[in-house]
Amino acid sequence: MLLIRNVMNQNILLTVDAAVFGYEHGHISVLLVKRKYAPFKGEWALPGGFVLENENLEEAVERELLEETGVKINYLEQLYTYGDTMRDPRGRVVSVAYFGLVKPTVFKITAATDAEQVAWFPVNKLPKLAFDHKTILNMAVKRLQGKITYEPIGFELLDKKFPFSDLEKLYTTVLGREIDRRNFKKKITNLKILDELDEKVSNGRGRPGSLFQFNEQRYFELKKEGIIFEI
Amino acid sequence: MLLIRNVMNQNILLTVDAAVFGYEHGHISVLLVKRKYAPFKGEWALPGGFVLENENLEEAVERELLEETGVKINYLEQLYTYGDTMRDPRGRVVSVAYFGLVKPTVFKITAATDAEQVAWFPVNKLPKLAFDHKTILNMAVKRLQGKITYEPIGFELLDKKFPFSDLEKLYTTVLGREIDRRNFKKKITNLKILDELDEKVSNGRGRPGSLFQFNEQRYFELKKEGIIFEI
DNA sequence: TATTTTTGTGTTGTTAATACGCAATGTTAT
DNA sequence: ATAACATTGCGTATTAACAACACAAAAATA
Repeated sequence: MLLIRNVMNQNILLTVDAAVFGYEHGHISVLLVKRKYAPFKGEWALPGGFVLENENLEEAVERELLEETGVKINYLEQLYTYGDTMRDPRGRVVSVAYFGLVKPTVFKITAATDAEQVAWFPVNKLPKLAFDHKTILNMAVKRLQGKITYEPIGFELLDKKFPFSDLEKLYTTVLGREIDRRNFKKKITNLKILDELDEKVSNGRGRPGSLFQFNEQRYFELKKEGIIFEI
Repeated sequence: MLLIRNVMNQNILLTVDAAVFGYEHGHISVLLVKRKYAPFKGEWALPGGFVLENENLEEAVERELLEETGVKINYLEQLYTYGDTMRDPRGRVVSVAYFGLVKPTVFKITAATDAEQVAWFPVNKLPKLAFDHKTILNMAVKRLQGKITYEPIGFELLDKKFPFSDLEKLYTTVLGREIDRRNFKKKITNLKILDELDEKVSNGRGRPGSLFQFNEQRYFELKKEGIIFEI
């Protein structure tokens, strides 16, 4: 490494940032941390930090998330790399942004601890964000809205077992528009990726509904056969 | 910058790589350069190189492309960032990969010059590639196949004026399957994004066909109205 | 016991996708 | 010249997907 550093004296630093979403009661929230040091001290920012020399990018994201927020992520994918020369006042810092989803259990635990430094913000009630994190977050929201229509990532935001109405409510929330409950159910059931359980659950008033469970195995089989998930 | 370097001594170098595609006569080709120095000296690789401290990532890609291959790119978008610790034998090098398209005019010029160091290879007749560039290229091909079905990027691979059969042939080539000529034409004409010109052109034998031209302005208007391009 | 709320299962009309047929217009072979 | 061939251009019938809507079933609540 010193070999290449001798030839190539490149003063660029590399970070990772994570836009992690959670869902509860008709609200999509994003995980933010309050910055302890300058620049943007005291402002809210996406969790993240410098990449270590001996770790892969995903490992860096998972480590920073755990260190800064205590969150163990269950879904993570690369979003985009932000490398504009002026995006960090300290100098040239390039950031590889990731897109993550957590289940309600993780969401609740995080919401209960560290309220001072770590918090979930509904995406429509965001504070001012440090750096270009608002830009990153905008792209992450679009990724969520886009991807949820052609890949079954919505289940990553729900408990393992969930009533069908929860899934429907999630989709209306993310997509920001009403969807016909009956046609939606037809689409999902035709895909045969949900197992209906014997358990029923009551949502306060109204008829109790069955609990469902996403069958990932079945999804992969159907994908191989060319059957595509689409909402 | 020295301030942050003093605190953060991060030995990671940043490069850009470009997977640039061209099209002619039913073949999708990718632009490769022969490496002059170790590692992988003499092997073929994607054009690219180290990012300079005072340039944005896109600027770095465009500069490297021009320097190494003489190609001025007309379509460029970010593909993915590759950051595995072992991807470069020299040490930790993270690469932001880009995806590019050039028109036949550019394609022909490049094919004529620098044949020793720079060449176009059909994607189904690739040589052994340096680093993890085969992985990058695989993703780039998938991006091309995916994106051509829901955004009108195919026109970036054709001349400004083209017979309809060229567009059809391009799609069969990229997607790797036959498409019904009549239904395909119906879809495209319904979108109203092509202007039919008075000029006709003969392809050797057979009935001469009209030349068409992509109307980008019209496409943006239709996009605003919610009409989506889909093949 | 009636009302309200939520779940579950249909049906119907409309639109888009698919699978073809065939004429029109040129070149090439005889 | 004329028949054979290749390619373009336009059309229709069938099929599958989508969207809009009605109503019954099962619970809580008044």
